[in-house]
Amino acid sequence: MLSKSDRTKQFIVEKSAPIFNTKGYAATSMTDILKATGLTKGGIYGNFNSKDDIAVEAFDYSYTKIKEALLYSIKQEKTATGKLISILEFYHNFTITPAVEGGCPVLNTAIDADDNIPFMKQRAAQALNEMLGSLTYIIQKGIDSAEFKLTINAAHEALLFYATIEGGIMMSKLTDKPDVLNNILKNLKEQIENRYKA
Amino acid sequence: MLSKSDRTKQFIVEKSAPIFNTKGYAATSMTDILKATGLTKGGIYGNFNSKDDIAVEAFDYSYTKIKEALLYSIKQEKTATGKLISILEFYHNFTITPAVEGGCPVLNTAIDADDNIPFMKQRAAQALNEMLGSLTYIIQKGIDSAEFKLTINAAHEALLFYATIEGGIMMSKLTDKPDVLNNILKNLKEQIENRYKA
DNA sequence: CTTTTAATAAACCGTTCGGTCTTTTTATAG
DNA sequence: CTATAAAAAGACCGAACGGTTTATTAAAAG
Repeated sequence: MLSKSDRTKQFIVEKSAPIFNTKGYAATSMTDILKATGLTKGGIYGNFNSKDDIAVEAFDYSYTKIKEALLYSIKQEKTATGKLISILEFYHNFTITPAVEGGCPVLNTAIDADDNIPFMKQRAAQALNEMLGSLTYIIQKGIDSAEFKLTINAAHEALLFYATIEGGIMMSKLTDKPDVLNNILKNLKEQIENRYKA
Repeated sequence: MLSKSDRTKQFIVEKSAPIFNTKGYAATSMTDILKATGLTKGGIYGNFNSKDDIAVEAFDYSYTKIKEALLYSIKQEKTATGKLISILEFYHNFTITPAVEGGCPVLNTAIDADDNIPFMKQRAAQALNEMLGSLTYIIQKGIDSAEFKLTINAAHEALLFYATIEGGIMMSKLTDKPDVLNNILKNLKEQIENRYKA
């Protein structure tokens, strides 16, 4: 069984993760976290050394949540095409009902931490590499099994695929138009058919 | 001739724009701006009412700078293909030598202001619409002149095009790999040849 | 050159920031 | 049930925050 402090730590992370993911590191104050948790300074700093530590664990929490939801979707499908389409479906209406409040933590943290907060940037970069690795793996499997053309480059297509989705999320949120992302996803699906398939 | 205060205003905007674009709104302090300009509180608040006002004008400045550089590149070319490729070339190595310090202000402000700073979000959204409008216009011209297929949708392709570039910038900066973006740009160029061209 | 007005310097304001420390409360082990 | 240790409360800290105000300086008009 988890100790009291382990449960409190988990609780703090769960409550603060959406705040960090929505407002960003600098704009999230300890007071925000106190309000969200109902705890006081003692309760927070008894379990974490600093705001930085909470931010890091909050990112890991948000990212893991997205990752696991994605992996679940992917595992339902057997073919590379099916897996890629399940990813596109995962992001359908993502700006309305994101898997994590505030949207994609990789995108958010990338921009937020990029030039200022190295320890956060490093986490986000690691997460991105993981995502790209998985995507590349799926596409390469598709190539190896003759489902996709031999001429496509798995790693390059993974980059393109993920960049397009993340750019779409940004644009869709900014314009408050869910269909901006949905259109992009639809177009990506067509590209799987037209450019990937053998 | 510009008055002293007009010149000072311009000077403050020029010096603070890179800071806002790099660190974001919340992480940029008035002290940062004092240091960058060499001015004191009086010099700043004699010309601006608030940090917010500076942030708005700083965004406009950064965005206009990018826009004008892009428009210049585009105008050198006559064909739709040429114009699109000139955009891709504009973003080549963008993470190393961005037209504006800190990278794309639309992307940065979108993520930074999205959930928190409505007056900044509105500016970024307006800028994005302008960009998408120009892109759509170029592609539509390509369709109308039979340079591109009749079957492609100009607005949809503009969304896809810009989303991919912006996503690529984010990923490239995050991984510190300029080639991540360059690979994506190369792939987009191939798509102009293979998917757009009649 | 003088006067008037505009612009900047710099001290100052209340508030909020992240973080600490002591006290009190609550689990947990015996 | 009691002793002990862990956890949380809340007063407190100096520093930094955005912003104001008054005094001084510099520019512009006469």
